[in-house]
Amino acid sequence: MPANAFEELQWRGLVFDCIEGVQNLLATQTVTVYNGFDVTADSLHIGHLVPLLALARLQRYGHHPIAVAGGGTTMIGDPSGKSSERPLLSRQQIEENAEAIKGQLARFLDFDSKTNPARLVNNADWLLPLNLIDFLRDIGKHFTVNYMIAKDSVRARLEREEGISFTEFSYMLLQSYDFLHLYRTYGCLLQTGGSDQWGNITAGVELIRRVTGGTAYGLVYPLITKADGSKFGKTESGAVWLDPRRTSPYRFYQFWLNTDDRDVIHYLKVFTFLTQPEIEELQHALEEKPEQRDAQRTLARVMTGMLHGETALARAEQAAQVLFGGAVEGLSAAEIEDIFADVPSARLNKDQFSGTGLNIVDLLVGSGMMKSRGEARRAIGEGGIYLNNHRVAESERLVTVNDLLEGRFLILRRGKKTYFLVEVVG
RNA sequence: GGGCAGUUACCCAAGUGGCCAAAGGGGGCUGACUGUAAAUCAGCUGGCGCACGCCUUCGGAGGUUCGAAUCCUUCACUGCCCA
Repeated sequence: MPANAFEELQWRGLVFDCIEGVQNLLATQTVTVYNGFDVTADSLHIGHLVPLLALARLQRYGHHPIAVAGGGTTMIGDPSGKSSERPLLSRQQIEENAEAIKGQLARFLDFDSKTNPARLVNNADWLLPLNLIDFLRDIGKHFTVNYMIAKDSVRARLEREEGISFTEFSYMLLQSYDFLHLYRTYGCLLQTGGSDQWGNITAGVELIRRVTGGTAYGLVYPLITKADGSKFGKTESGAVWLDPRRTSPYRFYQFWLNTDDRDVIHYLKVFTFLTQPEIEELQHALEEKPEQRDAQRTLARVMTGMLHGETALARAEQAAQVLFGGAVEGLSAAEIEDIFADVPSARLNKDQFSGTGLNIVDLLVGSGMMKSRGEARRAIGEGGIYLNNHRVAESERLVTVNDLLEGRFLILRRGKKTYFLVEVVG
């Protein structure tokens, strides 16, 4: 184990940039550190795991973490990293999101520690009561517009057609105020965040210096990249969420399992608590026998277990084994239900399959797996549709009761990986 | 308040009266190869019947015309300049 938190973050490739003195700070004293999380949705996604897990890492080295749910700042909207203005969320929506996200944040931090328990706060508590005139006098006066428009997040938007609203322009003042508030209330000395937060963090450091004369620090994590240049954390069906209702444990497991060879070691460092020797071993395995995908398998296993628990992990692994082993036909009804618990599904009435049966195209559309008949027909033409793991050759294929597995299931598949279960009832 | 420019499919972006369901690029999907990888190659990418057909779409509404994404009016929004 590295000697201190800074070294820990460093070997994991998590230090993108930091303010002079952070290394010494983390090595020589225990500090209170905070990281803010937007509450623009009712769940965090895997991108948020980088700063969240880093907070947990810092806690393991004795530092005091504060996770801040941005119930106040999300009312305004952070322009950082955004190329266009965001619509405002309703107050009620934000409150609901904040509650949901607080629950997720809490799962990764230790609140029972005797020495350095984590704290979880919502910046709505101190931002909402602010009075405009006081704020402009007490906080606004410390910033020049010149300083503010020099920030990347603002400048990028000034150069664009759409521009930036005064609302979002003001955002950095609020986040700066957060830092000042936490500095005063908890003696918080360090703010962390993604690299796009650098401007907001340094603004806070600046505010603390001007208002209190004190020194605060910032550290930012790199943006997680993918070797093929596409955006990390996205799949066909959108972001990979922590909430199992949005991203099932099965999909979550599959997401990590599908990691590119070139990225997997990096992800093990960033997203898991595996030690340096453990990761090095996996790196050797990757070089020797890439087709075994030990590194990917470990990553998927550790991540799914950490987030969704052992039971969900076991189920995801079993499902993967069966679905990609191809042995669908010998399964019992109970096994099918279990394996497909996380896979999208639909129920259809049995009548439709009696007699000559139901056309495959109607089945694909009727079940909700495909949006339109044209799309379904096209997919079949491309050879991309499978019924019970057998490729469907022509779009006139009729599906009858004889096709039902265990008398009530149909397993549809699109391409190699996208499964859909139809349960026939009645 | 005035002037100018703009609003095209998931995104960017061509198209300035019929040959436009709409070029091109990106993204996405599928297939081949493979390791449920990468790279590469190929096909597909508005809806309905699928065959040459029909329907809906080019910011909203209305109009001109045999015929409009393309012209006119008006409204909305965005940007730039002026006040």
